[in-house]
Amino acid sequence: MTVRLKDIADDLNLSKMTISKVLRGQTDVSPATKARVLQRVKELNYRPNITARSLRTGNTYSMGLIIPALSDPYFADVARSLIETVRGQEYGVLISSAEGDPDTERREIGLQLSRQVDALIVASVQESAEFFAGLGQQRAPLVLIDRKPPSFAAHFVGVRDQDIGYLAAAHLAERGCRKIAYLRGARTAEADLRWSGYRAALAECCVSFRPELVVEPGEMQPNEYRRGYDAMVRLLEGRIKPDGVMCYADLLAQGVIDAVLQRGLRVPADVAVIGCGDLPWLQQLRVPLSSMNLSGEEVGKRAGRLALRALTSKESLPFRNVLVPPRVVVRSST
Amino acid sequence: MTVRLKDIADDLNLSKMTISKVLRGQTDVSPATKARVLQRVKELNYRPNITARSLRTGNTYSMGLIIPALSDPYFADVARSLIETVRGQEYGVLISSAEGDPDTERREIGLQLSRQVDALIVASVQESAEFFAGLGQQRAPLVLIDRKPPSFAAHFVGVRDQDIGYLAAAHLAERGCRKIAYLRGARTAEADLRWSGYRAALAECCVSFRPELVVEPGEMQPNEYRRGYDAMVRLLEGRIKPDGVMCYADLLAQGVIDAVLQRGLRVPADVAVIGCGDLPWLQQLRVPLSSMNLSGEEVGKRAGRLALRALTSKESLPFRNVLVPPRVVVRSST
DNA sequence: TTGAAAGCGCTAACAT
DNA sequence: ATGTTAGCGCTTTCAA
Repeated sequence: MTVRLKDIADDLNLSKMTISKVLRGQTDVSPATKARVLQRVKELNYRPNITARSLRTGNTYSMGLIIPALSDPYFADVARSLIETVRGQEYGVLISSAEGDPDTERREIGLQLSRQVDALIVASVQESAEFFAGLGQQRAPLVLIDRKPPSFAAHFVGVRDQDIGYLAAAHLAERGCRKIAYLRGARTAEADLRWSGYRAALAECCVSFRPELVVEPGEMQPNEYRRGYDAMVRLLEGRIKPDGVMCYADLLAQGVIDAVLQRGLRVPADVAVIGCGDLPWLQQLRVPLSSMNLSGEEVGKRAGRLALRALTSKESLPFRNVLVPPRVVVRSST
Repeated sequence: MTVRLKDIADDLNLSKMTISKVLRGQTDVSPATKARVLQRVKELNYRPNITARSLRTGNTYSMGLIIPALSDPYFADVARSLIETVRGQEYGVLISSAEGDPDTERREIGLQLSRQVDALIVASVQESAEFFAGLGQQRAPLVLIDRKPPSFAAHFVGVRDQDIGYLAAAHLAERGCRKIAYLRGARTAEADLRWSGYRAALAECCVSFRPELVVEPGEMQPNEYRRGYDAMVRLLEGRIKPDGVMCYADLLAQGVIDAVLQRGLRVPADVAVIGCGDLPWLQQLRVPLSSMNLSGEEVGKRAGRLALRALTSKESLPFRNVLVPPRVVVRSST
């Protein structure tokens, strides 16, 4: 049924070794036999059994990627770019999703290791670093992306959170905004970094910080659009009306835009709005939305390179900590 | 470094075989040794080398899923549900994306086969059936999903396209709409089926068909939101004003809604709007959008079951053709 | 109840 | 330039 090296060998009255050599591009084979072999390989549509090869060689030429959610476009970017990056070195990528659940994540990682992936790239949803401490000892090098337990030492590739807040605020300031509101996200370490970037940009651009223009994440509003809309309505009723708004997420920003337009004001002439996440499908609506792109592509590329390096360097590579800058994507809303 | 069966065996003064038996739940092992083994296995955090196992047993307990695009939320649904479905039988899923390119798809399928997946589930972007004719002869059973070359015989799971048009139109008619417009998609076989469903529903609900309420896909407007907006503006300027609009895609629908609201009309009171695709992020905007959900979850589940059956049935299963119904998701826009 | 031998398909190391 | 041997980690088969 399935064609094996031996079948081709028997077929051509050669040994398995010769076929194997040809397929791996060894030079100690006569051009004539080489041609014969290649032809027959093609005719029979032979596919090497990677499983068997890796049992022998010890590496599968595959990496495992574990992401928090399959439907998150950001990680789709990361995955695409990772795949493309390592393909050049003949590596394949096994994608698993933790679906937001730490236990699922652990199980998927276990499965990947059972399948002998040569390296692991993980955007983890674990709360604790314990689990990874165990992983650090595994055969496969580990590259964390997007998030990392603070005190844990490992390779890491992520986005420079502070720059998100900084660049967005600076962009608005550059556009002439002087009263820049900020719709905050949940109280996480990352969110705090963005926030401090916002503060830094204001200071640097000589825009005064006004606490009444900062909106904390409401507790009980699960609908982000609505939250953005309501927040903006309140801001526009306030004493100081913003002329620029930065939002922790694109959906918030859409709500903000609609609130502004509904009041008869213009975007960006009266109020400029910038979102974060650069979600597809949300960018080409009423007012095409400027947004902070979190450089998933770059993260995937750097993670791939890092994994490749860890794989090829004999010595264990000292832990690298790569922070890529986010990008301001300017559209009509600013 | 990596723990093997032999390590545990030596450790406990047993043979590899005994360890292997315990791990596979064979009964011919004394409870005492079994306990000892399990304990040591846990302590050493042993993970069986699936690669080696499958070399011996001939199956890897993995399926390959090839989708057209990683960032398509529909296929994310399919993947999630497929993974969950086959997990119960201890199968894992390798996900690859063709990124819309037939050549990439072929290469990814080749890689998956090289990695010895036991079954292939493919949402193909191939134009011709030729390629699959070759695949049909492979060891791994093939299940096509979402799309299938018409004349090609294979297992297939997809959505009943005609019902998309039918259910959407019927839903609008039920809501009292009598002038139901249709914004068509590209001229594909699937689109034609949806269209014929629309026609059938109109006939059945005694709503007269009006050609001037049908908008063909414009050639040169790549922005779907804009296309929906413009189309609706034109419809509202026409002789017959629609009181219901069904759209080939959710983004079109968002454009339609904004056009309606801008004219001072209400959604759904004056014009009801329904989209198609049920894209996340696009559902909770100004007017939460009713949409046709294409049952990716169900498709994934059925494809998984079909693959499992093909894998377990000794005889080759006669080709099944499974068409799942789409679902109307009613929100505020209708 | 336990274990020895053989072999899955491939390749590293070493003959010829 | 071609082939032989051995073995990767596991499981099937059969013997003790």
